Amino acid sequence: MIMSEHKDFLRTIVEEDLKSGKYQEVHTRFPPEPNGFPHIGHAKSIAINFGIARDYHGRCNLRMDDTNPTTEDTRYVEALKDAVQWLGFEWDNSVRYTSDYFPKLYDYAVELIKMGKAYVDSLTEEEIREYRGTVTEPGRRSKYAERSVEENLDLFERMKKGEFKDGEHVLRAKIDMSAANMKMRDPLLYRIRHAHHYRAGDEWHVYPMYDFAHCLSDYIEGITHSICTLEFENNRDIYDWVLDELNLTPPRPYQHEFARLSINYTVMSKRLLLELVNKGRVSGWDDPRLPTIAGYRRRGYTPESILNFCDSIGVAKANSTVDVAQLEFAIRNDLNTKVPRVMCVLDPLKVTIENYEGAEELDGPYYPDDVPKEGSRKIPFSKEIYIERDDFTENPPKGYYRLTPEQPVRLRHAYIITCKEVIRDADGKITEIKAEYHPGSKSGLDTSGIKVKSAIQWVDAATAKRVEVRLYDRLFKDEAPEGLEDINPDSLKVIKDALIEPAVIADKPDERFQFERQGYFYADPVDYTDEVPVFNKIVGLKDSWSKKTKASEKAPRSERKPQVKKVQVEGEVTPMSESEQARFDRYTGERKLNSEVANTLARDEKLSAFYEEALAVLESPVTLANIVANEVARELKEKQADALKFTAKQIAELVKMIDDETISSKIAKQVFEEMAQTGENPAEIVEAKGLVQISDPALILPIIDEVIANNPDNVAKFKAGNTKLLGFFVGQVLKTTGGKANPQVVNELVAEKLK
RNA sequence: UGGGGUAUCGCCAAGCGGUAAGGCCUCGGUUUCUGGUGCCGAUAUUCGGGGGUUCGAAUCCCUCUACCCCAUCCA
Repeated sequence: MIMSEHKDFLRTIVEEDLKSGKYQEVHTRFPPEPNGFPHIGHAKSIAINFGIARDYHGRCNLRMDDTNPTTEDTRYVEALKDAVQWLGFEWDNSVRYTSDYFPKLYDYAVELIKMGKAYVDSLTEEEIREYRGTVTEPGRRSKYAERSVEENLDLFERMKKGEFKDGEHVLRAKIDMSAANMKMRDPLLYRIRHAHHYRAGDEWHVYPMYDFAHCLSDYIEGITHSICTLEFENNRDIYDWVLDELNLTPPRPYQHEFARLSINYTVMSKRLLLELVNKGRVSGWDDPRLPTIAGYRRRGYTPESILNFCDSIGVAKANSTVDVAQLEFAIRNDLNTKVPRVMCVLDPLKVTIENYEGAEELDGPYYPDDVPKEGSRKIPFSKEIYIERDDFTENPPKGYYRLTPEQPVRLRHAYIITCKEVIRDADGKITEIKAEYHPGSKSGLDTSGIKVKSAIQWVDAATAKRVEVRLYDRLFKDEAPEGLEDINPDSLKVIKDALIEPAVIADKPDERFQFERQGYFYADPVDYTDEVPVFNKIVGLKDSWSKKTKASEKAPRSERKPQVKKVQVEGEVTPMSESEQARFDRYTGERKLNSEVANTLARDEKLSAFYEEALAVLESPVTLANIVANEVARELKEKQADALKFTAKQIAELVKMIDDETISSKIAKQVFEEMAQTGENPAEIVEAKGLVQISDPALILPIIDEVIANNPDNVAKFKAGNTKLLGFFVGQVLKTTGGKANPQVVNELVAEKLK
């Protein structure tokens, strides 16, 4: 079980709900609409939903949210099922379909109508839009909302029977046409659709909307945690409304939202993906450049790598874009310990070894020493071989480790060679290298004493196999692509005549390989044949050499970061009303409050009333103001004044204890929390919990000594100049005294001790 | 513009009043018959800005700013 030390906020919620007994068992669901191919964003959702179920010994359903007959299709449900299975998860029971619940959903709708909470509206689509109002203006209710229950029942039934045309009527919830949340302005529950449903056939003429179907489907399946993406935050109110109004037998599910995944240099939107496929800019839904599950799969990504990636990016509520480098790390990291290393030459340059005659077979282990796997193959070797064109140059840049006229190089698993002559064609292009090998330098038996800077891959000319290699680059040239115009024209490069060592083709030791010094490759599951083997590049190896050379080609990137201090535009502050201004003046004047606290109090009717009430009891304007403006304000943000558990008088009592130093301000916060919860008197709380502060140095000193003795490292750090560690020591002392030590005294004493 | 969200390193992301976790990227060094891997090390005096409360603030309060979502008979 991958249970990282810090769990995400969803797992925190689940744990609390399990602990509190809200649910006996966690039950999640992955509920895609089968209207497109799943992409890596779905993988994140799958990893979250199935992962939580797995981690907390619960269950997870796979449900096709198929309420829109015009967009959905069986081929997508197959792709969805496939994706979940490929990622290694098993759904609870069989696949669920919202369409299976259509009868139940219909009954729930009837119930709502009978309760007078839903009505058939006969406005046109345009009218409905118009009546909805705007974000700043309230909407207005349709006159059809006045229809009787009987009429609504009759109409809805006839809608179901197919008596009306598309768009003639809709069923709406009767909520609030002036709700600030636009989604709550009498949301549509059902619409008429004379369409063939890929699964329900032609039986239905009304189809439920997402907002009605989803919450109830969750409820029907016994889902506990309904996890969806951020854009549904506004829909949560309807989710709760429907389930609450229907008086369902508890327990019921609750919705929680997380940020959807985005990755740079690619797109995740269904619309763009579809456009890419339909316009033939990619070869299909499984094009290896696509961020679809099918695409990654065909490219050669492993399910483990995708899952590890999902795990590494975390779950939060901030919209963010993950660097594709993080995904690439996940696949490299996975494949590094799994796949055999072989040699393949993508851009062959012929090398003739003039002093070598005959042929031999060399042993080559498939895995390097740091990979704990066994296996090896025979590598044929003879006079004529091919090396990578990049691995030879006559004008080596500084730091070049490969073959040059002056610099010998090792042929991996074979011999060291030295360049003797460079052959060119009429255009000056190098066509061949004449070389000599060092007989005593055979791999593993090297007695030559020659030091080389690197070992390069090669293939034997006589036995190498010709293969097709497809190199993929990012599909978009723009980091945050907006459309097809941002496409990278060079995202696919096909090499028809790469050469590979024969064992790869003949023995097929695996389907994924590391082509040494180049990257990870995957035998294409579709186009690979024995006649024309095809390999997809999954990802390149990290390449610090090309990075170095490219960096030096570019301008000497001198500029550190500009480190401009962020300038923030100050917005306009709403001016105070006359009465607020009067209060403000009074507070800063006779009460001697600082302007910030005075401002907070003066601008808030509830706060200032509370403050003045407390002030009538205790003449301690400043401390009182601080508590009210900071602590009480927090409580009053959510609640009405009369919903508070504590009174102004009690706050005054609390402040009195602070003023006479019975308790520290730290303890006062603790006491306040307690008061807000229980409404108990502060004195009683202090009494009951023994919170009176300890200011006597004789009592504090021994504790300080103990803390100092227990943290020699930090004492050293502090003495070395890390003064913020003072807070650490104070914190430790406070912790051992249960917060009761007088922090000011502790501060002084600790500072003294550590001097 | 009303409502709902979100801001912590180049990119993700912990953190819930007491020493700013971790991963990716980057940069050094080291090992290496892969310029891979591994190993070792560096990289936020500061948490969107400004104030306030506190002995002590990324965490509490006030305020400003930026970005995302909502006015489909889509989900």
